[in-house]
Amino acid sequence: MNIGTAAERSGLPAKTIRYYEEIGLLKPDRSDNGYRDYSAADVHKLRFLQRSRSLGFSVEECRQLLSLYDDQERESADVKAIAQAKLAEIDRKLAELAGLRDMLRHLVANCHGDDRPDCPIIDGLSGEGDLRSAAACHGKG
Amino acid sequence: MNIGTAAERSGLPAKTIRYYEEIGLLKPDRSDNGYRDYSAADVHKLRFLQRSRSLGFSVEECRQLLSLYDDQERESADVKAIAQAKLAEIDRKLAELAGLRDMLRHLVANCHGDDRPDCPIIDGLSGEGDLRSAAACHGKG
DNA sequence: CTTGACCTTCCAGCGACTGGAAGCACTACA
DNA sequence: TGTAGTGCTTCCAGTCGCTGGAAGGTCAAG
Repeated sequence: MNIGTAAERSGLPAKTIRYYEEIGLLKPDRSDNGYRDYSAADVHKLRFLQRSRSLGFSVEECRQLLSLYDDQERESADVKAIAQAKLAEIDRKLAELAGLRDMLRHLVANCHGDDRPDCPIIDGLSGEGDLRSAAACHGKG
Repeated sequence: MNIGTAAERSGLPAKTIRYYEEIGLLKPDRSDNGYRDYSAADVHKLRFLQRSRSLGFSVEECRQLLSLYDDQERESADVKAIAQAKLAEIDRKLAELAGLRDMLRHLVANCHGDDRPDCPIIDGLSGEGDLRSAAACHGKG
């Protein structure tokens, strides 16, 4: 399929897809007319790239993760090591995101515009202290 | 406190902290000697910036989120609208991260290096199809 | 056979840092 | 009091990851 279709299906702009090719993340075939020709597997990779980039993984990290797919003949231990390191990082990110979510939920639920000027809600946003103590500033007692 | 201490406590490089000041995310006081002087609240903001940037939020999004803290006199409806929009995005990110984690867990648990060349593990990584069907390629069943 | 959408390459610019130079401020220690 | 060392300052340049735009080739429709 052409790059436009791949872009649509992956959620990435065509510009970005060409850039990913330029830096060696992906090598689509070329049609006789010189157009890039993406396979379903390419689109899978692109979708994966879109997801993991938007979640804060660097292009180099994405390259490593993609290598789990591409380098079928590498040592199983390597694959596991990479995947496990990423797992730990994902778990950390999950915890941080959950913290952010809880704080914002609390903010939505408890703030009515009557905030005092130094409400320590940011304590929660910054991941310090616990949610309930930050909550105290808005519960109006 | 000086920028070095703030850097240490926030997890951000001093360079980045100065850059955040330059683009107006933060305005620390200045000591008589011209050194930047960070308050505990500043460090909270920096920690928050460190977290949310690493989770894939843009600087502009972070600016909005910080405004929940800074613009105490803004309409409560505004605050809620911003927070709720971010909540939806965070929930989406949480779901995607959880998907990524589950796939990698499966990879760690089930791949022994005997993969066939087009194992569709990437289907799961790309967020398409469900985990169990991707799992089938490795379960050797 | 032209219009318009889509593709190509190339080059420039932007967002978000990051590194390094040149120089001032502070602490410590002879 | 001098001086070494560390940390701070500004400024400028470079990098990473895109992103926009120009100039031009390709293709399906009317």
